[in-house]
Amino acid sequence: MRTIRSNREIETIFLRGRRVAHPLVVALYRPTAAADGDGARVAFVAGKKVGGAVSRNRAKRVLRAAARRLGAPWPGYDVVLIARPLTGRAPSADLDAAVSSVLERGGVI
RNA sequence: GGAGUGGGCCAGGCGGUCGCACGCGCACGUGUGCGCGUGAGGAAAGUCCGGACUCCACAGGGCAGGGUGCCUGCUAACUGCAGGGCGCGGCGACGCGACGGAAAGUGCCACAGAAAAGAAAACUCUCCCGCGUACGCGGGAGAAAAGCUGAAACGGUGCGGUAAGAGCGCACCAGCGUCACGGCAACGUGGCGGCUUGGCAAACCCCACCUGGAGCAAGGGCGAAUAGGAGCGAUCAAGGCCGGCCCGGCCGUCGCUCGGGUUGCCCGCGUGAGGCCGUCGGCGACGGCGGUCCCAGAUAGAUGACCGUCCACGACAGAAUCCGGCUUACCGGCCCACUCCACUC
Repeated sequence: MRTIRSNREIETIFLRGRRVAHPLVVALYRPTAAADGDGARVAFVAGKKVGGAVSRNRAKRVLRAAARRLGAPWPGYDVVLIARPLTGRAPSADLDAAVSSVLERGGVI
């Protein structure tokens, strides 16, 4: 799956994107530029609140696995998935439900 | 068998499905597909020391500032390690210690206590004189032992000595100085001497030794560049300005040279003070020699997710330039050596 590689682009999504929250995950999304046909990308973010380096790595991996199961990247959107403190310890079924819930509410899928 | 000391090692295993990063090979549509291989730690952590490396600065020396502080080694180097010495703790194996100087100077030593540092004063003790029946009172002289306090009281114990006492004298012990012997040394052992000096230097300080600064976001390259700038040279042939004209100057034109900043990409970037095995030297840290292996390299940052299964139910925790240490965190398991206690033969 294609990921967003530049810090500046992620900041843009933080500023301009729309936000949908859930206790296990927060999604930020933004429609891709019309000229860019295959622009759909994903990014995974875990802040200091999530924990140390090990916890942050695990949260991002778990999110990445859930996104892959749900068919990421989603056409037409750049999506940033933000981990929360409980993300790394949640059962994968709960996490799948959480991610698809925020994406459906945002209209991404 | 129990209790303990020191050292070393490990950090869930196995199977299946899907997936990530890098390298190699093969395809084609040149960034994708397939296959194979490799892929976090003992602390990767804290960033506390020491180096390598890079850039800047620099004649040499000194001061200031900072660091270190028993001795001898090891090392690229160290605030590290090894061995030794001394002190303290433990029955012991063993552990802990910034462990130079307090007669160079300054300063501090709470509370208590007469006194916390050129030692003087008080209670007190002894003797003499006077008063007084006696207890005692007044004056003079001598003494600092004993008692009280405290973490610490101007050496300790004993004998002699004395009016009572005191290193006043002597013996032993502690400490100081000095000599001899052993040891490379720290230091130890013994002799002699005069009898004596509180503690604190992670208080200022003194002495000895070490010491430029910043850090991989170091530093370098590519590049948007027919942009824009600086210097040198040529030309003034065409043109503009100063001028009536020439010389000259400025602009212009052409050629050459040069540095600067920023998102992006590349290098730096992993063959190294390297790991393992053997052997030799050394008590050891470590070193020499030989063999063998190539063992993460990302850049929003790669090791994961799910299922099954087994068991003692899995701690602390994620490389970011590299290496040597220190310190801190940690569920537990295994191995080796040693100590103490109990029991059996």
